[in-house]
Amino acid sequence: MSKTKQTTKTDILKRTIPLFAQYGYDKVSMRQIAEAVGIKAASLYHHFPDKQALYIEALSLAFSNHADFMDESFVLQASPERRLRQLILGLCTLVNEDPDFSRLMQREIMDGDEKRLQFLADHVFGDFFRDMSELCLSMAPDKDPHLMSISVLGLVIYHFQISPIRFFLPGFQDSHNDSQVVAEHIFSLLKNTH
Amino acid sequence: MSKTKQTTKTDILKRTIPLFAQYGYDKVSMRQIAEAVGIKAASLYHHFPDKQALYIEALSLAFSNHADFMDESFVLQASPERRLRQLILGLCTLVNEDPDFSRLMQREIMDGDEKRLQFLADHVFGDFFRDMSELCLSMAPDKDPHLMSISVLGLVIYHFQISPIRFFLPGFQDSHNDSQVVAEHIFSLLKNTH
DNA sequence: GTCTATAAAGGGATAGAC
DNA sequence: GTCTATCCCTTTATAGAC
Repeated sequence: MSKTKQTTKTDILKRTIPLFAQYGYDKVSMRQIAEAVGIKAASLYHHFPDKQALYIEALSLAFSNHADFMDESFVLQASPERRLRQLILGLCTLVNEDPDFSRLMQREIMDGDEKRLQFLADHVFGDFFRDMSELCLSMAPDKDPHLMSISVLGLVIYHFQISPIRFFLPGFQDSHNDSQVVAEHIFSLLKNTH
Repeated sequence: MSKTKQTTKTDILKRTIPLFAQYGYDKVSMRQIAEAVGIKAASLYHHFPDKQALYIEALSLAFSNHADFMDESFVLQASPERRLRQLILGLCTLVNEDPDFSRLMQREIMDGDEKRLQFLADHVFGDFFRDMSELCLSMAPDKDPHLMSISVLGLVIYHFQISPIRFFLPGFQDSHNDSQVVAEHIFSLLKNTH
């Protein structure tokens, strides 16, 4: 059994996801990726035809990691109110504890081309968003479920998205970074909606 | 009176803002900026010491364009509810009609260093955010005004931020891109908060 | 599967003429 | 204030040995 380092595609992708998430596609060089993996840049081309392909696969892996959460957020049988509460907490936790995922998503929405966005909408978020819209409809039948779903996402995602500057804004407290505190705030803001 | 083209710093900055906003700092080259302005790249260095400085000044100009809105959003004397309604509509209109400003802001929050973020928080948004927090406090005295302000911003900004993918999500309608429709939705969502 | 070496292109920036 | 010409560096990507 040889001890030669046999890097797999997945090894590379796992090391690469945080780099793309933190710095963005352009600021990450093939050399930098290679260094993080522990090989030379040229060797990357044995696994991927080019940088774009590497990026796309990293993206797919980062997103597939969370398919479970999205599928399972709606299985539990409970009142709409309890389900919404649970969903918000789950979202807060996800977004708060996996910044890589959130940042990749944000970068894609900003800079992704139409084809990739359509793919994301159809195959990554489609079902999740549909379930969410149904939940919103049962919570607030007089409101546009699409707009409501966006609002819920916005309340959660934007809060953590602007964490870097939130710290400097008047009234900041440490507890504002806590998933549970934020989730409770957002839920209390939505539950009175009629 | 000579007809020689005498490009001013401001001319350059105005042409540059949309480029940085759309593509981001790295994807915009000095040659590309020069072409947009109508001069050669070397000439840019007569006006700015380097690319960073050009970017910072473009940023400042893009943000100063909206200082007025932020200062004036709270002058009118009316009930808190009417003031909130007006603020939300103003924000929606601003974010919807000047995508450059929103995108630059978003990019800064993602990739800006601590020093620049502190500057933004102190000198661009500080007073605005403080006024907003007071308004939130008078609307919902039992809620954390900092969290409430972030929530209002998130409801507005996130909605337009994800416009590129919103189009592909179930339930999308053209009216969801209309400032007034969105503002009304957000206000109706907040006005019942106790 | 990984390496060294290198090609080819594009980037930021400077020098000096006009 | 703008130009041409050029330097120097980094980047992506390929070729071919091991």
